[in-house]
Amino acid sequence: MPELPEVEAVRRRIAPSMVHARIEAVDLRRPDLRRPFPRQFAKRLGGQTVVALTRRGKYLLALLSSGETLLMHLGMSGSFRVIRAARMPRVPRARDSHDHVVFHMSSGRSVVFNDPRRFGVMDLIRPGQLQHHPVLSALGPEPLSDDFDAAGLARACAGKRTSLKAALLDQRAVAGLGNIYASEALHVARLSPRRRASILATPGGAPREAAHRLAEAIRHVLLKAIARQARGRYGDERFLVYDREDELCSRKGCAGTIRRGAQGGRSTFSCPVCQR
DNA sequence: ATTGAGACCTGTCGGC
DNA sequence: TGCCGACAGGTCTCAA
Repeated sequence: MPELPEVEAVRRRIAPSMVHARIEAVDLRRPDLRRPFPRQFAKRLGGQTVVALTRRGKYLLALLSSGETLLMHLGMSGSFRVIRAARMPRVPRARDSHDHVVFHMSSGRSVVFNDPRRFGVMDLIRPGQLQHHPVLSALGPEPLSDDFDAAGLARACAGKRTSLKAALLDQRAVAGLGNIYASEALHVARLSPRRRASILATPGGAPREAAHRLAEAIRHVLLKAIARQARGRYGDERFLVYDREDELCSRKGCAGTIRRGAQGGRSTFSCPVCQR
C-alpha cells in the first residue's frame, strides 16, 4: 500500500521510539519476507544504537552505530506499530500471525513490523556499501529534493515508448510514486496516463512544457499528501481521481467524469476531458 | 535494451 | 451463510 507520503508518515511516527535508542533484541518470527532475511539478522542488530532514521523513495533506512544500515520496505501490506514494552506480561500480549519482526528498543518501546502479504523487504547493508546496494543505486531522484526537476524527468523519459503512467511507476525515473500518486500527479498536470512518456522531451532531450507541469504536479501531490498524513490518520484519504470511477471531475470548469482503465494490470484513474 | 506479462502472498469484498 | 473470482497503494524476473 504505501507510497512515499505513507512511508514518510511511518518514519515520523516510529522515529521517536527508535532514534538514539539501542536495539536490545530483535524478535524474528520467520525466515523471510519477499526475500530471506540476511544471515544473523537479529544477532547483528542486537546491541546497536539507531543513529538516524531516514527515507529514500519508499525505503526506510535506519543508520546504525556500527556503520551498517538497516533497509526496510513495506511492500503492499506492511505496517509498523509501536507498543509499550510490558515489563512482566502476566498474560502474553496477543500476537498477530503477521507480526514478523519486533524490535525491542531501549526507549521502552517495541516496534512491530506486520505484513500479511509479505511483499516487504528487510536487509542489512555493510558500512560504505549503501551506494552500491542494488535497490538503492537503481533509484531515481528524490522528488522533494533539489535533485528532481523537469529537466531530469524529461531526460529519464526521452525516447521512451512506454506510457506516462508506467514511466512514473518506474522508480528509476523518480523515486517514491506508486499507483495512487502517479494517477493523481497526471491529473494535476492535465496529462493523459496513456500518452507516451517521450512527449515530455524534445528530440534533443530538453524538457517540454508538459515536463514542467508534471514535475511540479508530482511535488504538489506528494507535499499535500504528507501534510494531510501529518494531520489525519492513515487510510481515509480523498483523492482527486484515484478510486473515483464514475464521479465528476473536480477540476474547476471541467464537466468530465472520472474513468478507470487498466495499464500493466493495474488500474489507472483519469478524467478523459481535462487530461490530454 | 526496453517493455509487458506473470509471479510472489494473503485478505477482503461483491455477486451468486 | 458460503463459495468463488476479482482485486489490492510493490517489486522482481523472464521472455519477446
